[in-house]
Amino acid sequence: MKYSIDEQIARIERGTVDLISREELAKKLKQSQETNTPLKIKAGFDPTAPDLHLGHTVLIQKLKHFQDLGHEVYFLIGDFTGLIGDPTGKSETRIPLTSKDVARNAETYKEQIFKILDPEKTQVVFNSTWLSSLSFQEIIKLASQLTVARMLEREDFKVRFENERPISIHEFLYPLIQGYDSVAMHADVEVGGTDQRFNLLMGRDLQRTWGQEPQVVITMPLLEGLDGINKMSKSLGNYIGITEKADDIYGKVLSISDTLMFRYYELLSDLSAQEIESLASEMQEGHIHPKAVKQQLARELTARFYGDGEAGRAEANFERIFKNRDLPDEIPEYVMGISEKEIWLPRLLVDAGMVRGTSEARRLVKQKAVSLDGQKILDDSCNVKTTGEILLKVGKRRFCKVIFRKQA
RNA sequence: GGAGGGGUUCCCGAGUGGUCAAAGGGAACAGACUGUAAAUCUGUCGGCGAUGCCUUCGGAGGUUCAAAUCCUCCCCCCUCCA
Repeated sequence: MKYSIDEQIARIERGTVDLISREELAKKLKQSQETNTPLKIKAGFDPTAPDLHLGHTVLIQKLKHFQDLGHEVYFLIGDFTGLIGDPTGKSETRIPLTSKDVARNAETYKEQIFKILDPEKTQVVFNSTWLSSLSFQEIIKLASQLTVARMLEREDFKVRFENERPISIHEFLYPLIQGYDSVAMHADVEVGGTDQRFNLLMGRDLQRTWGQEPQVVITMPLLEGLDGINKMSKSLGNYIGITEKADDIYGKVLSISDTLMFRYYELLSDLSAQEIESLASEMQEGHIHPKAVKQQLARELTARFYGDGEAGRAEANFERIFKNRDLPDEIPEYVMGISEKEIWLPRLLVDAGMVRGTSEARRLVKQKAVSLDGQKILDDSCNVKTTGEILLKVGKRRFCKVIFRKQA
C-alpha cells in the first residue's frame, strides 16, 4: 500500500463528523498493513426498496475511500427488522417484507451502489443470517448489557422521555440489534449518519462485552434535501436519486438555493476545501455569478453518474429550455388514436398524462400555463383539431408531443 | 383495570345543526420578477364540459327538511393513575 498511515487517516477523516477514535483507527490500519488483511468496514441499510439518493452517497463515498485504501466493505442489509416489520416509523405500520422482496431489493441495491463502490471489494450481507436464530435467552443477555439510564442518553429517546412522549420497548432493542450485528460481523469500522452515532457506539460496547476489539466509529453529516430544511429523504420527495436521468440531476441541482449549494459542495463535491473556499469568496466579491458556481456543481454531480459528455449535454439542454425558452432535445410523445375531429383541450391534457384531471387542466389554462404549438391558450373550453401532431406545454417544464391517428 | 383527551380535505389546525368543499398556516402548483437561487406579489389548491351536480370531515347505523357538527355501536391513537 502506497499511502502512509497518516495519509490514510487524513483521507478517511475528510468530511466526517465523528471519528472515534483516531488512535484506534491508526492502530487498526497499521495492523491491517502488517498482516496484509483488509479491514472490515460495516455500513447498514434498510431492506426496503432502495432508491438511493445523493444523501446516501455521502456515506457511500466514504466507503469508497476505504476501498481505495484496500479495505473490504460489508454492505449490511437489515433484513431482519424488515422481516418482522419494524414499526419505528411513526405514521403507518409497515408491511413486513417477504424474503423474496428482500432478495429483489438487495439486487437493486447492488445495481445502485456499484455505480460508486467496487464490487470486488464489497460483500453484501444480511443480518437475518445471525439474528433469526438468536434464542430468547440470548436476547435477554443482550438486553442485560444495558441500563435504561444509558439508553436514555440517546438524544431522541431523551427528548421523547422528557416530553412524556411514548417510547416502545422494542425501540430500545434496535440499537442493541444493530450493535450485535457488529459483534456477529467482527466489524473493524462502522460508518453511518450522525443520527446513528448512538447505535454505532452501541456496537463498540457490545463488542467489548463479547471480548472483541471495538470497532472504530465514523459518522457522516446528513445531507439536507432540496428544500434545504429537512434531511434528504425519499418520503419527503426532496431528493435527487442517483438513478435519475442526467437532465433531472442537473436541473435539480440548479434549483437548490445558494446557501444550500455550498453545503452540497462541502458534502458531495470532490473539490478540496480550499477550492470551495475560493469559489465562495470569488462569488462574494462578484467575480463569478452564483449561477455559474451552481452550474459547476451540477456538472460535477451529473458527471459522477453519467460522465462528462452527458453532463455537458444536460447543461446545454437545460440552457436551451430555460434560458432560451426553447424546446428540450427529447420530448415525450403520445400517440392518440381517435375518431372525432376535435377534442376538448382539458380532456387531451388528461389523456396525454400531463395533468391529473380536467379540473386541474382548466385551472392551469386559466392561469396561462398551457400552450399549444407555442401559442398560449386562455380559453378552457378550447377544442383541438385532431390531425397531424401538436406540441403541448404545461408550465415551464412539462412538454408532450401528441400525434393523432385517425380511427374508424 | 380506572380516569381523561383525541381522530377534519397532502401536513398542522379551526369549525359543535343550515350561510361548509369546510377559517388560518405550511407544503405544492401556476403567473409576474429572476439565475428553474433567495425574497416578494398575485392566483389556484376534492371531482366533474361545471353559476350547477357528485363525493369528502376514523367506520357502520340512526335522529332531522338539513349533520363534520346530535344519538347508538364499533375501530384506532394519545396522556395520566394502577
